[in-house]
Amino acid sequence: MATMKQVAEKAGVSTSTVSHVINNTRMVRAEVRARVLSLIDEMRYIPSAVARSLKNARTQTIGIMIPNNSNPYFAELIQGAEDAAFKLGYNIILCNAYDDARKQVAYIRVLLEKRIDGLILAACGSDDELTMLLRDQDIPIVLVDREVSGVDADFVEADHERGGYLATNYLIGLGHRQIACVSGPVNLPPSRNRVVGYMRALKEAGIPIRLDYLMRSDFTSEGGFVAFQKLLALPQPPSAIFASNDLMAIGGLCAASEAQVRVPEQLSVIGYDDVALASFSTPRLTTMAQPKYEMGALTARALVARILGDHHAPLRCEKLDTTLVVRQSTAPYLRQGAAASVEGEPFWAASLMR
Amino acid sequence: MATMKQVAEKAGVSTSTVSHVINNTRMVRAEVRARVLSLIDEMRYIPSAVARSLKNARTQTIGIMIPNNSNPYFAELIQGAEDAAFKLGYNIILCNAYDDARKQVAYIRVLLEKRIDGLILAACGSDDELTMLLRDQDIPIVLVDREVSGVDADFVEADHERGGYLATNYLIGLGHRQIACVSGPVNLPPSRNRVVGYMRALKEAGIPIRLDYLMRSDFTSEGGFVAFQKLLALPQPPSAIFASNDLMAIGGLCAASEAQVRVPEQLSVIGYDDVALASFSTPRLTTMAQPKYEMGALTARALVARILGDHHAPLRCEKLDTTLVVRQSTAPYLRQGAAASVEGEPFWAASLMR
DNA sequence: CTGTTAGCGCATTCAT
DNA sequence: ATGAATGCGCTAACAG
Repeated sequence: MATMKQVAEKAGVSTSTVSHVINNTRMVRAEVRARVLSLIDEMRYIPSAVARSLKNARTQTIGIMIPNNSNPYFAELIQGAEDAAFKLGYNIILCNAYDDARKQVAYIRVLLEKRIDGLILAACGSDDELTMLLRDQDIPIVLVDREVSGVDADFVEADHERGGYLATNYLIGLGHRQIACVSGPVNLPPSRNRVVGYMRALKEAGIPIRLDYLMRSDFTSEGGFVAFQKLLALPQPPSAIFASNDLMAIGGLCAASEAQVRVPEQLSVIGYDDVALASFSTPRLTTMAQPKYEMGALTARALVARILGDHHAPLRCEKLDTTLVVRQSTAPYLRQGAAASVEGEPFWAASLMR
Repeated sequence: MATMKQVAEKAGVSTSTVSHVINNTRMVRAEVRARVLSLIDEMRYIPSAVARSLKNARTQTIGIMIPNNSNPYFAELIQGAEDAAFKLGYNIILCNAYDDARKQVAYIRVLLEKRIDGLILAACGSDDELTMLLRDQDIPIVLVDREVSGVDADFVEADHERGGYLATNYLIGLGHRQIACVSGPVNLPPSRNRVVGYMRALKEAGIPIRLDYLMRSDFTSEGGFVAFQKLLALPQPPSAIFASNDLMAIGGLCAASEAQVRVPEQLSVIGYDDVALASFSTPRLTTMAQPKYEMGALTARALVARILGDHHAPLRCEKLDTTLVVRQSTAPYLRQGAAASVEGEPFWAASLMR
């Protein structure tokens, strides 16, 4: 691999001159410039960002640490971040913690070694080790989606409480009163806040909160499937379910279908996230849309701003709104809910009976 | 940020010694070693991979260039690669071409500047620029899923032709004879090969190939939705459809449902990929499973092997097999297919009629 | 307009 | 068992 020195020698100039033609950082006689350029091309010279970084103390690289990219939610977030970062001249090193806090710390250490210019962190759990590690390095950090106690950093999040509230309220407005909630992991604030919003909506509507309508799950389709099964097997099953993410909602749709419960006729289902496939589930999923791509882009831009600017400017906290997307998995409350269904009985029979 | 030199000074030893305790690369008196270690901890010293890379000419970093990570297929592939690479001591820099060949070249250049030790490439289109760029740098490359003409590199792929053949054959075995195919982009070999397999199966079974049963689409749910709509609106609609990826199949399921065509009773649908959500579509999708995670892991391992070993060893080409996963979207051919359906007529009525 | 020089932070060879 | 010295490839004063 050719080096700048070799190019310089062959061109009969100093490395300094070569450097300057590459970076356009001072005047070079047109003739010389052309010669150098053509030599660079001919010799297939590619500057070493490694050497440059050592000199500049900047790598033009951003680390992005996420809990698990198998969740399409994060995939979209990453896309937004990656896109925005690239436009600003930064590359992304992607790290996937696979929901393992220990792996997360190990990864962040590696990122620090690689001297990333900044870190985008969607943390999976926060142990002391993480807090310590982050606090001691004065590298710019932007937290997304998940706050980390003890880490001072900008924070970009969606308003989960409001999202949960809005979703539930929509169901209430449809006439439902037996509304269940399938939550994600209880230790995740975003997950918890959605449930808080759900409860607030219920309370405001004067609907008592039933504990048997509150299912804990795990943000996976499989988990949603199981949770819906349990809910539908209740002596008095709900007429509507707020699934706190789309993956669980889609798993739930599957459970409903297999239990011969028709959505939305017998059961209304609302999801959360508005993942790409939500538009094509059967039926198409009504859901709360988070601006995932925008969140990613906003996060990256905020990080770059901090990298370029004051590392110690006052912290910012962006709270983005979540909007209702009505599709086909929700309908007005008309009958007794799933309890009215008889196994194998075709839906329209039930609808004739009303 | 502390440097090795500072640690050395504070410890009253040379940088050489500090370096050796960090890397365990020669004997150091236990006492000194302990002192250095505790100082490293105390000073929050983190070695600079940048400086180390400049010295070693190795970055322990692998670039991975994919067409578009919004396709869950690639998300899983990346996961496998990322996992395997990390275990071998390598990090991944992820680059997303967003299906833009120009962006792809720009990215690869940046990766080359960053002196990645190797490249995993799932190419989106191959122009001359790409070929040139890659050919001139003697950096190890492993191609996944998509071959690039003119680039000599190991190649990991699934057997798409066989997958298409097996999928179609399964449908034929079920008694179907009116089998349509929704293809992906025709310029992509993997996409094309699945169709080739489809045709071979048809031919072997003595079923004539109908051009109106061959829909071109684009590997997106939206595209699948539209393609299925057209197919179902045909004067003589198919009784089974082979969608050449799951995203399109799921979009198609949605189209069928909205056209009141019941799957699998009136229409059998088989997908391709076995994406995570395929298990939870309504009905659960029968599909050809590609070993995505394993492919990613295999690719990463092959690349590392080449980085560590002979850059010019004979090229290897791994062709992984694709297996049928039978779920609920396919059923034996019994009636006339979708043509027999009358709008709004419940399915069981038709089944009584046979 | 151009060249010389001095590091950036580390690994490593050669001494001791 | 340890240190001194060198250079990886580049940028940026500084000096013409």
